[in-house]
Amino acid sequence: MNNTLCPESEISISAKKNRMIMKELVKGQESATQLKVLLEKPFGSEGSLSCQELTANVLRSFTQAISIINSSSADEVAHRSLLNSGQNGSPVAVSGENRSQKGGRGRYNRRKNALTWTILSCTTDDNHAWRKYGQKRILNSEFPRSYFRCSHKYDQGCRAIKQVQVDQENPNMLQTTYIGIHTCNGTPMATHSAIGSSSTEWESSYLLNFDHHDSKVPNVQDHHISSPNLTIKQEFPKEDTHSDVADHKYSDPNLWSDLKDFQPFKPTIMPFRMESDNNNNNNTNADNVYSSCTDYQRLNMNFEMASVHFDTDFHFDESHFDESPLL
DNA sequence: TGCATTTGACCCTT
DNA sequence: AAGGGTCAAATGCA
Repeated sequence: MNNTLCPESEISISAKKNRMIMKELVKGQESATQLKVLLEKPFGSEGSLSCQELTANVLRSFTQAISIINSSSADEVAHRSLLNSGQNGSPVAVSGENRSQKGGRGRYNRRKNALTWTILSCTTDDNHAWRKYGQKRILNSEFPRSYFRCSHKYDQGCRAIKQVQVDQENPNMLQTTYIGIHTCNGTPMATHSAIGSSSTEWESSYLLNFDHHDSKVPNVQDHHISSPNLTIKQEFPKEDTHSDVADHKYSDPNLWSDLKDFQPFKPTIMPFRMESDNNNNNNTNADNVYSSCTDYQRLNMNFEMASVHFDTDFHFDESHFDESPLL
């Protein structure tokens, strides 16, 4: 056998991460339960956390779990890359490595195996500093797509990027696709202080899709996995409350015009489904039941479903990743 | 003056 | 070949 890359340590790492994910999901479920109780009995619950705090906890748990999943998948991709490179002792050519050296301009550096996930949000804000490096008009799309890289690309070598585009179906919303995970300091989890202080921004985004394996940007309709996503302001620190619109100086005046008057909305939580369920079309009954629930029941269901999935189907084992075509 | 954004060119992927 | 992603010079702003 060729698999000599310390399988035992890999298993223990995966198991550890699995436990971390479970822990986060359970925490989130507990917070959602408390939230439900709080909303059913708004009086006489002195001493318990506020709705906002509980909701923030729920969102934080989702975000933490997603973050752990990301890092696990990244580890796996890196591991597989190592395995692939070991065939004859020489590294596998990196995309673009042996291609034109002509100045390097426009060189396509996008990582094919980079983790991607998309959120729909009212704001572009998150807890990272981004720098815009491009904007393109996209075919059949009314709105241009903006390209951002992590501000710490050069000082810390962080390779995270994101693409922001106004949602075609709902111009009040922004579709943000994150590609790659931050390796710089100052992750959202590292600075929780903003969570309690800003109660509207995190309310306004939720995860549309999460992709372990390739960098395809999912369609808006593909709500296979949905959950709230934490967003914290830091991106363009401005004092003006309209900074989201005015201070970004996007060249297309239509891009942000509708965002000036956006109303915070209560996120609709969609069922959490793992990718393995994508082809399952027998969800009609479950979906009907689900759609009749309150948002808070849905939230709880999400955590329960996520917990079950992680407990039974998703152990970060080899087989899960072997199903994916990795280069 | 230094940093961020804009924008057209270049190059990669499909 | 078309569309999309990235680069870097030009430009704007504090």
